[in-house]
Amino acid sequence: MSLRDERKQQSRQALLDAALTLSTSGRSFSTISLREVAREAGLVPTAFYRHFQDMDELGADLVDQVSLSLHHLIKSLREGYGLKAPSKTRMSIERFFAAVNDSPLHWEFLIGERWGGSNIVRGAIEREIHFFIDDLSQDMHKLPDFEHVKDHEDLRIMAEILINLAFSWAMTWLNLPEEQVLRDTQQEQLISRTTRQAQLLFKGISNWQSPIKTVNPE
Amino acid sequence: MSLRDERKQQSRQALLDAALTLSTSGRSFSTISLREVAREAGLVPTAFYRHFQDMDELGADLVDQVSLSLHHLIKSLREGYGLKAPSKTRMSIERFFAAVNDSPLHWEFLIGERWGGSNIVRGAIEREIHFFIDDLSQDMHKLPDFEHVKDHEDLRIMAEILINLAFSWAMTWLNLPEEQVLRDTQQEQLISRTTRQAQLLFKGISNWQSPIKTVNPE
DNA sequence: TGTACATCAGTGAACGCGCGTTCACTGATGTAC
DNA sequence: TGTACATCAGTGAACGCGCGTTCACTGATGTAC
Repeated sequence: MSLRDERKQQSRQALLDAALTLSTSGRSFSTISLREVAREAGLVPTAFYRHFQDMDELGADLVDQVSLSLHHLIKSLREGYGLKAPSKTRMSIERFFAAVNDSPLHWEFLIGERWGGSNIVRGAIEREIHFFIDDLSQDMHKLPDFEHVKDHEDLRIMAEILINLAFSWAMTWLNLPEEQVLRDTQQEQLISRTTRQAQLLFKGISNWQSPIKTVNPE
Repeated sequence: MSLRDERKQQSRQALLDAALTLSTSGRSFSTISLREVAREAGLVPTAFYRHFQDMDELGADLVDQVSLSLHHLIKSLREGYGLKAPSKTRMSIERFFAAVNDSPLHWEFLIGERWGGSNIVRGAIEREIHFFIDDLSQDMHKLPDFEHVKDHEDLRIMAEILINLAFSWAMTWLNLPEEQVLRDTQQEQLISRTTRQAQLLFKGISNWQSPIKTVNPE
């Protein structure tokens, strides 16, 4: 890559970073302005157009970048499945919160904009969540813990439940107090609570019998 | 109430209605302007200040109004508990979607602004959700189906799971296609799916044993 | 390697626009006598 | 009941501001010879 291309790439990234920062500092993506983003990135407003046609295009690209955190999480969870651990559920939950800690702004963005004001961003996030559910339910299909579940569709439902819950957990996690000691104890409590919620779900599915599909739903 | 007071009340309501409509038409509360709201309500911008100090104050009042739908739902569910029905879970789910149908904008607003851009609105919604969880978990405590659950805290966790799921269900419900026949079949499918998700949860809690609380969580 | 030209990321002035907010006002409604 | 005054929801002009977008430009980097 030429020197010019490299610098262009840097500016582009600065714009994306600026948009992410501004979107997650108590505001939302659809309330920030093109000029604010450029200013935060250290550029003149007109330079914005060298990289994106408008804020919608930047938003779509931002979702792509931020979604990498979802893929990293899937990867981390996969590495965990193979390990021996006293509680696999708890370990997966810990890996989840570690992912949230790694890139808190990414999670805040995904959760906050999932039902947010920009149609483009909302659609892009919903698509990524769909992929995540696919991946997760396929992983579960391979795990011995779930091999008694015959209907693949049941695992999808389970994965859907899990990701919806996970988003609430992440938001609670991110809103924990700053102060060290308080934070540590509340983090531990939250991990316990969420582990319990997940175990409750798994207990459910382990006793689950797929209902016979009737021809006439009435 | 005097004639003047009545008319003032009408204008005030027109402003609240306008804000709700604008907030749920593909945009969000924090992206709509005071002038837009006044215009939509058929008032001059400056008249806004006769009713609210600023958009934040209107937002807080709007959350109060919209939250009535949550209270109505709790009431409707309570009436259902007593009835004889082939599937109580399915009936509760049906009552839930009926509530969403009754005031779709209210639900769209609550869900969209729960993690939205306005701090004031976000806080007010989180408070209402808290009340809802309290009510729901207390109701569950009284139901025979859950009397074997000893730890009240487990019911709270359950109620938390349920409301988070319910919000996703409502959003899916609201995004179903407009076309009548397609809509009818997909509504039926969604009711079946969500009933199944809920039953899966209840199976879980019916097999649930509260973990012994260790002194040292390590 | 050196030169002459092309490319193009970033600049800065300018535009028209909708915004939130102020202010002095109007005129219908309410109140005191 | 009628009159004189007070209240106050709604009006309309005006303000300064940040916005998105256009345009002609600059000057560093890239390319062809």
